[in-house]
Amino acid sequence: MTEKKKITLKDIARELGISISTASRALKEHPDIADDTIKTVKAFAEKHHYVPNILAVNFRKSRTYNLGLIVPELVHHFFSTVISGAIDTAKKHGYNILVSQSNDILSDETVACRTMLASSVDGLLISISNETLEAAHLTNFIEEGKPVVQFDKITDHIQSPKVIVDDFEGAYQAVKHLIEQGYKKIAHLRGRREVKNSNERARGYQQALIDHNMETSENWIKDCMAINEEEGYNFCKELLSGDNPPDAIFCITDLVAFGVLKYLKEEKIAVPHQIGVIGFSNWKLAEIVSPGLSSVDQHGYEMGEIATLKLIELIKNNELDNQEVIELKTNLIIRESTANKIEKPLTIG
Amino acid sequence: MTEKKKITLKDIARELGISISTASRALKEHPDIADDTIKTVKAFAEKHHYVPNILAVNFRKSRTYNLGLIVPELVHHFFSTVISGAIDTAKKHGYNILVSQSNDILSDETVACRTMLASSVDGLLISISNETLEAAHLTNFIEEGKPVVQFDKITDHIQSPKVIVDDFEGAYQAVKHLIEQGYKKIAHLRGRREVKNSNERARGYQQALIDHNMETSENWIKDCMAINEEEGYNFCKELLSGDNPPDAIFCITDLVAFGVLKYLKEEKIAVPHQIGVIGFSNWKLAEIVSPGLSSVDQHGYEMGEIATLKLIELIKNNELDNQEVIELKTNLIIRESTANKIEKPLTIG
DNA sequence: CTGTTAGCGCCTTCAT
DNA sequence: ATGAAGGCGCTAACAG
Repeated sequence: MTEKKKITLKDIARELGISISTASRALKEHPDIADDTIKTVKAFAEKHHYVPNILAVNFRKSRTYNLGLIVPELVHHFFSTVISGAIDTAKKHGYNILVSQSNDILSDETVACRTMLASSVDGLLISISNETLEAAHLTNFIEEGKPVVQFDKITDHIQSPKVIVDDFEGAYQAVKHLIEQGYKKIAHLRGRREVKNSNERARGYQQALIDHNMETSENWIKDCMAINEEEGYNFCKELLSGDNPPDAIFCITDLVAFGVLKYLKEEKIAVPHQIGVIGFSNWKLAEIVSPGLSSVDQHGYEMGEIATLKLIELIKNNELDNQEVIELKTNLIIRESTANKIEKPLTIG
Repeated sequence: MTEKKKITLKDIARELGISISTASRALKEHPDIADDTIKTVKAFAEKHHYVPNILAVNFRKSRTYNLGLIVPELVHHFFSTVISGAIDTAKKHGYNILVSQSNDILSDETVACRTMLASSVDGLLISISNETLEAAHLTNFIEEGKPVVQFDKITDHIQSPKVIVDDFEGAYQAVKHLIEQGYKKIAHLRGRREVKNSNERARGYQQALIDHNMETSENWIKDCMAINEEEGYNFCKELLSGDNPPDAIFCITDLVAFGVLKYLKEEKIAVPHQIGVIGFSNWKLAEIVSPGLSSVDQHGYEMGEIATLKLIELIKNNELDNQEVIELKTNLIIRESTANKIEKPLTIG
């Protein structure tokens, strides 16, 4: 192995018979330095592949150009999409992204935060876990002068900018769409009561029903805890075996909706003709399954972009008390699973 | 904002009337230091929330405890699973993971490598892009004394350990399974000719056919380029409209298989009774779709774990010439899409 | 057992 | 226009 020994400013200075500070300044084209000197130094640096020792620079400037990013789950279409947007944006601005996951466990999240802080990221992007009810581990960042930007799953226990999706409106539109398609008895498989997004979506669901004078029933609302396919499957079964069963189901997320679709398929209950189904998040597979699942797109990539831009801005301005809330609009994606229940089947979505 | 000013070794030394080096040594319980001193220093440090300045430590030791990780695509079930394993493992060993994506574009990959190198990761985990045919950007790492570990999509142009899946064997088992289920004319939607994994899978496909004296046909092999659902859809159509159409299709990856399933569903061709379909990678949705898609599991999480462990080991031992190949066995996951074609239909399809 | 010293590579006053 | 010097915080070799 030919390990190139890295050349330093000192080497340049020695070889060129100038001082280290001149070399340093020449490389950054400091106005005080003579053009000739600049040219010479730059040429020499180029020739010998001089690269500033980033560790020294970081040390000197106390910053790393690394941003921390914590999500509940990495293997998750929405979050990986956000991460993708964050990484691409960070790269454009000369930052790296350090990724970690909380597995929706508070202690894991706390550890991740500690690690991030210890490895000295310049700021933090976080979507909190379901268990996160207070935010001491987050205020730690602020106290160290490192800005935090929250996205999607947020808490109000910490002052920070927040990038979220208008969950209320997204849910409202989804349910309104079901109503317009002629569904009369709309159920909701909702998320946890402690999670803001879930509550907002449930609120949107309820408001849409009220605004359109639709029948409502407590029996049509089921609380998902694990938010997975199985729950969708089981709750669907439960809903349909009760008396006065619903004829449409709005699910907290696509994964739950897939479970619903699975049950319906097994029972040979026609979608969308007997029952309409709509999800939330617009997972990739929503367009792959048959029937295509209608869903509410959350613009994950843009969320990652915007949150990252915001964080970089805060870092540059050394802002720590920003509380701006950036709310992205959702986008209703209509596919077969909610096609007008009266009409004949559509071909596609 | 109450920005705590960070306390340093110097502060401890001054306050306690000892030297900086004693303070430093006491904190690491150096055997030379008196127990009393250690106790005093530790207590003081604790009380004042002393945290070593990681930037200074890194600078001093020329290492960051950060590992670079580059994949073609982040929003991809297999890769995000690998990343998940890598992150969890890294965390256990005190390392962070810096994630980047190449979008399967060589220039992006090169830039990502440069950035990683510039931000001074201690080592690199990489799954190369489809375009990567030589590896100058990778040997840069080795030249700087930073080990590289390749996984899944690899090149032999660089000496490094490689963690791969036995693509040949996985494909062989998949096709053997189809044969055992009674399928007679097995087609293969293969991947690109430049990509090693694709070739291995195609080789496994062919060998299985030969070993079992099965009919073969060049017309049953189609080259996917984009490796997406659409290609699956279109090639399936093409295969079935030719004369002597196949009665089973082995797909380079699940996504392509989903396209195949979509076409078959649209055409009301029964799966698995008229046609058997098997994928590769065992995406989450393989178990969600109906009929469930048989697939070959690649153990992504384990791959991430193992590659990361290997990299950490190389870093610790300062090994740069390791060429070990760690080959994981795949796991055939049988679902409805390949159920015996002779038996009566399952519940769904 | 503890202190002194030197230095990692870079940046930045301050002086000339 | 350039150089000298100090220091960021920590570690480690060398003295006592």
